[in-house]
Amino acid sequence: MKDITKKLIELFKEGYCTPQISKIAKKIKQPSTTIHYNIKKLEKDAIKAYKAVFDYKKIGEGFCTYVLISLSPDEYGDPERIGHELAKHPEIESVDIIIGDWEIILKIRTKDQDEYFNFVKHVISRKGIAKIKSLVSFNQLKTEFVKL
Amino acid sequence: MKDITKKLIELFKEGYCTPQISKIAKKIKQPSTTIHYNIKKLEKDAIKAYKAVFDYKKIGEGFCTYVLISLSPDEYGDPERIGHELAKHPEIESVDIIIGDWEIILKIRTKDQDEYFNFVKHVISRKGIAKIKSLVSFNQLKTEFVKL
DNA sequence: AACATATTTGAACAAAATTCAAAAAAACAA
DNA sequence: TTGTTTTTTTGAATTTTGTTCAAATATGTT
Repeated sequence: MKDITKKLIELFKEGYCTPQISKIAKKIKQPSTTIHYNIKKLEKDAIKAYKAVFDYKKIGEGFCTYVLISLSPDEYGDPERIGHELAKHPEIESVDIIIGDWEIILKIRTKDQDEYFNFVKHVISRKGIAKIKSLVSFNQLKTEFVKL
Repeated sequence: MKDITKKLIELFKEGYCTPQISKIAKKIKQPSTTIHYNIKKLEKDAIKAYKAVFDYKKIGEGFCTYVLISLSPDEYGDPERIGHELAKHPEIESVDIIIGDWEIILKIRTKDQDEYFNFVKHVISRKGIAKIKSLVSFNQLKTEFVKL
């Protein structure tokens, strides 16, 4: 066995999908060439990627956590820099810069609590990050606009 | 003009996309029939949908907020019920049940602050929800595993 | 080892996407 | 308004891609 599954999941997480022009054409009762033209226009402008949404429990990423991050005073002025660093990790689904009690909010997916703890130890707990607060998801009802 | 764009965005938010078998086949250097077989297997099991990820500012959903929700004592025992109700709204990207100071965390996308305030007034502020806290995203560096 | 089940693969076929050119519509300017 | 340019729509032809099928290979089970 070649275990293609693992590679597929990796590819589908960020892309390797495409619109179903003919299905859309039937759905909204328009010629497929018209749909094609409009999709290409959208792609130039507003579409970042076509991707799959998973039942994350089934692919070994069932442990989902929101992490609130407070930066240390020396990094406080440039939260984007650390944010972009964090965004590189495949475990991190989203990175947002916020203002208030915390500077960054992350959404993280790992296999389980152990893997999460390990990830926090090695990736989140670093110079520049003063304090974090974890909000563990005990049930994911909707993600990426898709109901689970 | 037919303004097909609006309909396309709606459809792409939850589906109407499909894997690019031949692209994947070339990428991982395997026969397309093998890729096809493995994708179908994954779809039965772990894939919920194929969808587009947008540059949300470009489609009039640039205002992104995380909302922490605290339930009133009479609803405290069944956060899933309210969670599923909330999940129905297209403005809500994700719904998670958490434990601690808050019971539910939402990710919401609206056009601007006014539309967000209106949404909170009409949808979030209802019987069963005791208290909310909004964390407004001032910069979205990554969403749905896709860097922006 | 023998059997059952799951996976890989190529060849033929079916379906879908893309290109192209022309027509229609919309936006713009005088 | 009229004429001009740009954008959008569309059908026909072409190219590319997905799907089906049957056989071969590999894996798992008793």
